[in-house]
Amino acid sequence: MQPFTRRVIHIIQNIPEGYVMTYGQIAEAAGSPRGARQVVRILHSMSAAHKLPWHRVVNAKGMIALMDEESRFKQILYLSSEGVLADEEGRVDLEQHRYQPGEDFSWPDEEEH
DNA sequence: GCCATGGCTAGTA
DNA sequence: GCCATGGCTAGTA
Repeated sequence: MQPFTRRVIHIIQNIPEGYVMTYGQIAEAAGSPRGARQVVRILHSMSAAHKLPWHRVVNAKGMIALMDEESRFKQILYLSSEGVLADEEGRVDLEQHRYQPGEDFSWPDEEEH
């Protein structure tokens, strides 16, 4: 696994309950400000294997980005169970729920697989 | 080639 | 609604 991929996974795993991050935010935090689509790709292909809280990731407008009805419903359900409510459009309040990793944020050790 | 983006513009109301 | 974006993988040479 490449360093960028490893960092993205680590960041997503550390989004606390009740918060969300955007694709672009995660890409930037992982060191690649224009890598939002990679974050998409990683979420799409690695969420299950790494047990990622994929539902805590939304697009830059705060919208649920999934098109599939079932996944969409599931994401809204998971979020609401954590206190993050989506409106009819599928938008959450970023002002209130956006997570910013603090300065105490630590990267995993390299030896960690 | 994939992909669950993002940011900007054209064009409508 | 258009289109530039990019790290990675699959698949070919």
